[in-house]
Amino acid sequence: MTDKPIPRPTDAELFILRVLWERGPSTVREVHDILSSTQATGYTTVLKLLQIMTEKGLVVRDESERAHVYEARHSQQRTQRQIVSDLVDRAFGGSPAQLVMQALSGQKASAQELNEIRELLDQIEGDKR
Amino acid sequence: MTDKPIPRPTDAELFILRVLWERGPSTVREVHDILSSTQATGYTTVLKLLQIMTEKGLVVRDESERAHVYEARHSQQRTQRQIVSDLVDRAFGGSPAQLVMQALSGQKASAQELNEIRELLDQIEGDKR
DNA sequence: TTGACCTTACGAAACCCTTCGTATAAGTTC
DNA sequence: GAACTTATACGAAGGGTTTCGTAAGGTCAA
Repeated sequence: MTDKPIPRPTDAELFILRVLWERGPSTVREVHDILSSTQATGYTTVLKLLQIMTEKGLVVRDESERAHVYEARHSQQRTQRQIVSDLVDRAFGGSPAQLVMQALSGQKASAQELNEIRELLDQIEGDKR
Repeated sequence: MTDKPIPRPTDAELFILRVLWERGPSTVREVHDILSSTQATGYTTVLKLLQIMTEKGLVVRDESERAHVYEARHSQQRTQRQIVSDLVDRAFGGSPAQLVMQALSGQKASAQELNEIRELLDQIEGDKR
């Protein structure tokens, strides 16, 4: 019933999610170690963010050990899809194709990636028929 | 010289930009009339937002008439491209193709749109060769 | 000219995001 | 057990976003 919609992650939250997706379940220290190699981030800042993300339902916390272990609640794919869907609505009038055009023009994508997109197009059109 | 980077528009700002892109240069009243048909938005709220957007450089203001006329500073295309580029960096590890995949899967795009994407792919690969 | 109606400008409230200092408790070592 | 390290919890500051109330002045018709 009370399934609150998961909120769009903020910039800092997305940073942390990316670490969790890559590493899997992690402690605050582990996340902080990785983050602080790129960003100047305080330990308690990461802690606080993870606490807030737990409240929001973005991550799940395992408290069975002294150092709590955090895990992304939703897969990278699902989260990305939600973010994209949100952007399509907010900035592209609901047309995903418009977004795709902007993403492909002006940015570099490898030949292999382009082929994957082509295959995806085939697949979608195949379903349509 | 002093070309400050244009900031990423916020949600409310994007709403207003979409009106300006569609209508062209408009007064506060005109923007508000359109916005208030969908959203419950106060007149002075729109005014204040447009003032802030002017400071940020998101819009340009023509004060020659009593009712100032606001215009989007950058084209819809350029702004969209910037937003997408930003998202690719923040959520897709710099791979536009990853974003494209998410945008195309799970969302509906018309056959015609898919064809346009195909043509764009051809064009990109043509350049590569 | 006065009043109704419009405009912009200003400021403040409410809320969220991000950051971090400090307190407190739990293990570790000698 | 005392000193040290390491963990979580809490609260608050600083900044940005969004909202709107109110003030102040222009325009126009009766």
